[in-house]
Amino acid sequence: MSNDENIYRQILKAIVEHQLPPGARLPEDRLSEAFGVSRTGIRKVLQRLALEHFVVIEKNKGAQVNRPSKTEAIEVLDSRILIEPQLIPALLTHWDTAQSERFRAMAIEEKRAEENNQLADAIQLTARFHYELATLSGNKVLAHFVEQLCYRSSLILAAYGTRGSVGCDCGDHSQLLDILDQGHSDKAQNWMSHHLKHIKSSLILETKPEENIDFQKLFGR
Amino acid sequence: MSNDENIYRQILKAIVEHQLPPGARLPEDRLSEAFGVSRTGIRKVLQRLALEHFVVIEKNKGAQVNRPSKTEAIEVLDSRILIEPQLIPALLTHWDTAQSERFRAMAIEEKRAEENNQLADAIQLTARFHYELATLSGNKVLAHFVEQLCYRSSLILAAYGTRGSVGCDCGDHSQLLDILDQGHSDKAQNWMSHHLKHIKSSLILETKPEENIDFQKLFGR
DNA sequence: TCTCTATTAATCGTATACAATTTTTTCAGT
DNA sequence: ACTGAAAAAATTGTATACGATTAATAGAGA
Repeated sequence: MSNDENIYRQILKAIVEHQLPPGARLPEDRLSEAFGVSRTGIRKVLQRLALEHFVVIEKNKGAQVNRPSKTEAIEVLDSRILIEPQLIPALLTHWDTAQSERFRAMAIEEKRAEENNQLADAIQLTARFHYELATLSGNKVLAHFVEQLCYRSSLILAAYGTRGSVGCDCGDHSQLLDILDQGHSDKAQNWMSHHLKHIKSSLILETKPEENIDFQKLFGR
Repeated sequence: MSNDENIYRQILKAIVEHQLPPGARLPEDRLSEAFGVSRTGIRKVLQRLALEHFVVIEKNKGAQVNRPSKTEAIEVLDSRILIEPQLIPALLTHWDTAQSERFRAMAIEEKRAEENNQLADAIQLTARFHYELATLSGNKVLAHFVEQLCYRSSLILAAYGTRGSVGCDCGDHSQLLDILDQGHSDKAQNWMSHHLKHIKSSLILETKPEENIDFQKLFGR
């Protein structure tokens, strides 16, 4: 793996897992020292992260971890609702026991993280479950897009999520795997659609006007 | 508009319109001289174009215009088939006479370019028609993705397109506008789906094994 | 003590420098 | 002529330099 890619993944991981929370500044000097490369290399990955909406770069102010807006949150979730269920039919053509077992293992790991209240881990694993499913559809272009949406969702969940965002009344991911094992395409699509809509509706997105003041920005950090 | 953005758009335009054909090299020195900025700035936009799949950067070899593979072509078109028809319902909620007239004008311009055999212009305008429709859906995240898919389609059409790729047996874009004016959501979705599938099937994507040698690469340029 | 302003420090944007690599050219040998 | 190796030129990767902008600090005045 190239050095750039390595740095990119480490920073992205830190962002998605909230070691770097939304709003955190990412000074180039600090990063370049930490990773032992010049600012040139750091700037390259920061610009990439910015294009992918994980950080925001303001002219002369540098990069900071993106604090997704409510409309961004809605649009990302709506995108997933539109795309992911539709990937199920293609996914099923590649479904076999080996895949099933692979995803079972992931679902178990997820559940464990959830029960141990390791929220960051649970969110990460959920994201991974979804985009690995997307990858299995065979369309790399769409899978890549879904992957980014899932990572962005991690940021969104951390900002607007509630307890209910992770645990879902439709059960956990292993339930989807049961349906996939049975080969019920329509049922799986419905499950996925319902699951994502549930996550979306569990977000805290409504605020009264007077609550709209961004105290975080005024006093925070 | 920032200077970077300006340079980005000019190069992208040149690529999509095939002033810079697939495979063309993009030496940083030449570009930096042409745009009157240092290589630093040029590298920034080349890296962006690479992330968006318009150019390919090979280590120590620099950037060249992407020559989309057949599987890439299929995946991009399949992505559009999956997404664009689904945007119609949301699109219709923003549809009014002003929008209708705007798109009518675009369709007419398109038709004219087509009739005058200005293929590059026609392809460009087709892309724009599609992604402006996507924008009207209101979901900026999806619209941006569709925009990139449309531009990538321009590259794909230029590489694998036939005469039939532009002219379509389902008539031209103005026909879709008629359906939208009538507010027939399902009908519009079907039209869009059929339209994109037609474009996909018009591409020349099958080659016999012995034709698979890349003569372009062996002797071309 | 608080606020406002001036100074200092931190940070960024862009150009440039130079080594490493690739590409092109040259030219001897067949 | 054609091939292949050596030399020259072109090109890229990365670090560094420095002016410009922003953020942090300190200190005077209310």
